[in-house]
Amino acid sequence: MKKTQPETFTLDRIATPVGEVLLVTDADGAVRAFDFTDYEARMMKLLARHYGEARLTPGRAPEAVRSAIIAYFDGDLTALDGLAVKTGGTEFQRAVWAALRAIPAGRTWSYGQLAQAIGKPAAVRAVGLANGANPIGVIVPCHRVVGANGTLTGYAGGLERKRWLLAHEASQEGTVQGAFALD
Amino acid sequence: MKKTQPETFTLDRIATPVGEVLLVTDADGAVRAFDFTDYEARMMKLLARHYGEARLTPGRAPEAVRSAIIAYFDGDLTALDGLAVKTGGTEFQRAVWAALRAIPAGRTWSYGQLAQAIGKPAAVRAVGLANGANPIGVIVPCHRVVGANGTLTGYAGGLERKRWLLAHEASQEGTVQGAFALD
DNA sequence: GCCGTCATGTCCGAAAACCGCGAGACAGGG
DNA sequence: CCCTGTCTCGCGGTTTTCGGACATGACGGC
Repeated sequence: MKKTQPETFTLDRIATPVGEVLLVTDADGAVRAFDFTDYEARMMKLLARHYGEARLTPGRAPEAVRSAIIAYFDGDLTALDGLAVKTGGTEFQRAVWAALRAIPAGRTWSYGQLAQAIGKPAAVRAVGLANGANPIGVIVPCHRVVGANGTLTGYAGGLERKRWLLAHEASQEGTVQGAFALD
Repeated sequence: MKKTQPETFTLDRIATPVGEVLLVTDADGAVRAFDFTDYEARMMKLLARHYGEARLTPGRAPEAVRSAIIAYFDGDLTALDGLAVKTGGTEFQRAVWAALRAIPAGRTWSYGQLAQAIGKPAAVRAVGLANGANPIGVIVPCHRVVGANGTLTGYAGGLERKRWLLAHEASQEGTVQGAFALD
């Protein structure tokens, strides 16, 4: 009956050490969005851009997803690796976001390295932008990208959280590599 | 499975005295587009604009729609009045197109009259534009709008057809009113 | 070393161009 | 004087174009 039915997602909320997060999953259990509650507006905007008027119904995400997230914040840094994600966005953006998931916890890449990894070594700033437009924070680990000189540069959820996440991931791993090169 | 499925329409073709026409209907039998075959490109562009990548599958439109169109060209001028149509477009455009259907066969309005009818007497040229962007020719009778001085001014399907349609409609009615004020 | 410069993809807002008009000003011709 | 044809200009949505801002980094010049 409806034209291009708006496709409904589930909106869940989970408490973490760095604040409550919003978790959007689809009917297949794939994660569509993940962001901190205080940036809800931004998340909604991204959802609207990618899915146009998508409906969100408050509810509980699949247990597997919930527990993976909780486990991650609890110290199991690889818990998120298996989660299925699905995104809109341009081809370029999706390439960037896919590459992000290849960065292991405890390691950081520079924007330049990431640009090179997707075969566009000159598109460094564009990578930064795509990073900022990432609708699935933490799970797609855009926080693992830092400036070539080690500066944290920026984070959509606030630099404070970026710092916390990197510290959290570094504390468990033996190899830290540069994440704390700054004084 | 698919995200915001592209919504498929049926594309039919019907022969008329002024050339073959393309007829696009949706699952509910509502007309989504109607144009002459030689302006297929234009129609596709409008469909793409309004429905974004909508799929067209060749097939037969509902019998009621087909027979109404055939009846109209056969002389039953009110045959199209009952057909359901559905359009995209902006609010302004839809207002114009809705107003058009109120013009009875055999009568013509000026662009100014139409502008006044939708409550924007100054938006005369804009009405002309909206008229030209009408995705459902003939059924939404944009050909019944002429210049204030009786000139035919323009028609997306070619002035020749506009002339033919008006003559066709006038030949059955008693009141002609200006459609042939030109020599 | 510090600073300006440039490449790169995407979104967003502003500005301009586009017209299926019509009213008014004028110039000619009867 | 009246009528008519041509020209100019203002009108208002929609689409297109353009320019800027950015979660950077490599380079050349001082």
